[in-house]
Amino acid sequence: MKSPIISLQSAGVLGSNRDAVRQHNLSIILQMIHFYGTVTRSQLTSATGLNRSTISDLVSELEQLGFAHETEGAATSGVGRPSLVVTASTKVVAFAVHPEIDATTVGLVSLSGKVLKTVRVVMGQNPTAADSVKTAAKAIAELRDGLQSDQRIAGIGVAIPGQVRVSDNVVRFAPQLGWIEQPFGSMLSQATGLPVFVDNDASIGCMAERNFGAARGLLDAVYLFAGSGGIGGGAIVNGSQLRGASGYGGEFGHVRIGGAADVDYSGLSGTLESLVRRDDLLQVFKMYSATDQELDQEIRSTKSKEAIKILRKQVASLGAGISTYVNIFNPEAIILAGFLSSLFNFDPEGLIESMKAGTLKAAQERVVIRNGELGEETLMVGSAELAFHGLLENPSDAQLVPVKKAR
Amino acid sequence: MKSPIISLQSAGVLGSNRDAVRQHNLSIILQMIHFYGTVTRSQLTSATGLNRSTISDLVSELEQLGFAHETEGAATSGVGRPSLVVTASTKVVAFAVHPEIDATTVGLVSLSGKVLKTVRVVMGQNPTAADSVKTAAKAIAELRDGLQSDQRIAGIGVAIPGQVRVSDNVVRFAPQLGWIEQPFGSMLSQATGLPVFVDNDASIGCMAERNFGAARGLLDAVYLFAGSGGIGGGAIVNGSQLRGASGYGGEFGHVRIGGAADVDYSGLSGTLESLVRRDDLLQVFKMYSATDQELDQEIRSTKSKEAIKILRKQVASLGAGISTYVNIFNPEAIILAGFLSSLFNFDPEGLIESMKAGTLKAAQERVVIRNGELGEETLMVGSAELAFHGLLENPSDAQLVPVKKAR
DNA sequence: TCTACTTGTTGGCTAAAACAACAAATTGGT
DNA sequence: ACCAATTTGTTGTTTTAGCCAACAAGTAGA
Repeated sequence: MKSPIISLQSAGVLGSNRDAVRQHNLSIILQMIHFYGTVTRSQLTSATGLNRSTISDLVSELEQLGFAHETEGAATSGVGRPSLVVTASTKVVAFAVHPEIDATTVGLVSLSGKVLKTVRVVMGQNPTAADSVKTAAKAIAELRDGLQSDQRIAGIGVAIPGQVRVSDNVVRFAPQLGWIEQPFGSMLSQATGLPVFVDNDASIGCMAERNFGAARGLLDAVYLFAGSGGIGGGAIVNGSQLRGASGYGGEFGHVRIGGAADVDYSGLSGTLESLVRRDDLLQVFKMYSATDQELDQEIRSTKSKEAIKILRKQVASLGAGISTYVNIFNPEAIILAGFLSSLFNFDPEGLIESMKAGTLKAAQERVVIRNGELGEETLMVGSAELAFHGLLENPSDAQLVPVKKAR
Repeated sequence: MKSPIISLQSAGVLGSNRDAVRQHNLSIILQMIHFYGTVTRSQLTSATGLNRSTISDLVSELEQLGFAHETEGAATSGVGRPSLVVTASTKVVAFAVHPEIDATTVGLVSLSGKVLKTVRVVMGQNPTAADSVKTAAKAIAELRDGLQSDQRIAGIGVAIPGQVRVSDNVVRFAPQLGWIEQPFGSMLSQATGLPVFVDNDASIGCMAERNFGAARGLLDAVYLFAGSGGIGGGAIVNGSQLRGASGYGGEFGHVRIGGAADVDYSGLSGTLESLVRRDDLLQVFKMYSATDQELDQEIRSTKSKEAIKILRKQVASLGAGISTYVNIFNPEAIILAGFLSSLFNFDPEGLIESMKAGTLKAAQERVVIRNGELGEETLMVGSAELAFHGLLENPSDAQLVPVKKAR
């Protein structure tokens, strides 16, 4: 049931006039090119239902706009004249920024969703928002210098471990970084002259897995992500990302699932984040800090009874949390990322059992628990999606910035 | 971020051809007429952004299809030629069915969303699905006899207190009724010769409040409903109803919010449904059964310390449950219905406080707790919406059934 | 080499929305 | 009572995005 909201005050956007049709068709085709990187023209015709000649016209418009190329590809599959292959232009890129407690990562991503470069700048402890903006802007400037002069930039996407007001790109509260009410978006936009789009890291991860990863094409999915800063999540409902009225939706780490003993990063008790703690695992393994890979290795190989006990407890808690989200969303899949994947790998049956114990029979029938597929590239790919979004929605009016500033 | 799911297998539905535009425009206009009952043509032009002449054309097509009337209404507001008033046709109706433990309610609803008639047939305890179908079919036949011969029927919407597989209208599990795996939809369709659409009662309530009640026009809202059969809910995410992969989404009553002492109707512990129990209130008031109005009266006027203690406890639990949904959905409003409204009225500040204690600061800023507006009509209006849905989506191809069967 | 099949291209066609000009109906001022 | 200003409905024409049909181009298989 996807009825659009009908409001008598909505000034002229509900009706489809002819321009809107053209825009929609261009958008759909560019999105297919974007999500799949490479599509044949015959695939475009059958998927959209539009006429061959219309597709021809639309693709050549996208080519003229500089978003796609057509080549006589080798995608020969069966009899008949081979279809032309359409690929995303390499001339359109976006930057991705991910501030963390000890480093800021900056990436360069192409319109085909490929991560071209990644720069990780290690910083002193507890960087302020200004520090992070400065570091990111410098890295972006360097990457920008390395671009060809005919390339164009869609913008910068930023993944923040914390709550973000999406409407004006303000970081409301990022407990791990210690940031409160930081207008990160406008700061970085000022420093770079590029449009900036900020969002919560877990929401971005969810979007990345939906567009390019383990949740690709799903209409209903839940994503749970755990980094060093706690647990976040995202959900796809009816094919669209859960955002909420102000963009704070999907705070799955802060939902109460159990007793009230432990307290999470935000001062709430009995939450998923307080029961499934990365730090507790590091402690039992006597590690001070570790990458997800190192931690995963330890989890896979441990024989320590104490560690196993803690792991089992965390698996049970994670299962209880998942059951909550299964009851609420009735998703097709639960996607796990960060060290939650390691917990799943450690005891998949245990996790599934614990999930099933808390879910209604009907809802648990179809659901699948799965690990994310994008790994370290998740946030780079997802952040870039924020920057590409406007372009994908309305290709003919897209505002791209040239590599070299006009003098 | 509402990107449509792009799939290479999706056989020809993504592209907008000219027919689709026409269909979309007709649909939008009919929806506005439906949701508001009465709209002026100038409102239609400004809201859709379409040209005056286009609106004129579209409205006259809807008139020819028998879904709307145009009258020289008295909606004179300011200078200029007064605009024509468009109203929903009274010739198009739908039936609504609501089976309960002790009665089955059948309603007749017009395309303007007005409940024209309601029949409540009291039944013996524990009716089977077949009993309920028989009762409903008889009541529908009688109502059908009372219709004018030029009226047309969109179908029957059914609200079930339990989990429903929407794809084939099967009741999976309705604990209160004791129904398991009942193909209610096909049974009722067979008995009446009308198309039948079955869904969960709380989802239907949510839709009703969104389309005609306290959540009208909201893009993000959560609905919580408590009847004699437990607690259910629904959510509007990004303007579309949360349904889930199979239609079991929104089982908010079965989400764990607290300790593990109590057990709900579905055997899960510590859930909202197990902590906020209508039966507990009836017991403390020494009532065996009561309507929501009678219970509300008792709650408003009680001086019993024991009752107040239980009420406060339930308010606190409800607040905790609400906080879970605020963290997850970041809604603009929480809509309460059934005896949850009474709890809210009993101690609004307490409920808000308890909600705030469990929510992240950012998410709790804009949220409002509000009572549903539709009262007893909620399920009648909402069920009829199910039947009207196809008609609203595609007015020109709508399949309506005449009142008198063809011979 | 021929047939079957699929895809690309081209020029003309169509239908639905936009446009423009005018008529109709109201308010308010003189 | 009349006229200007304003808004809306109506009508005939124009525009344009997608469709259609015919043909050319290219592949696989016999």
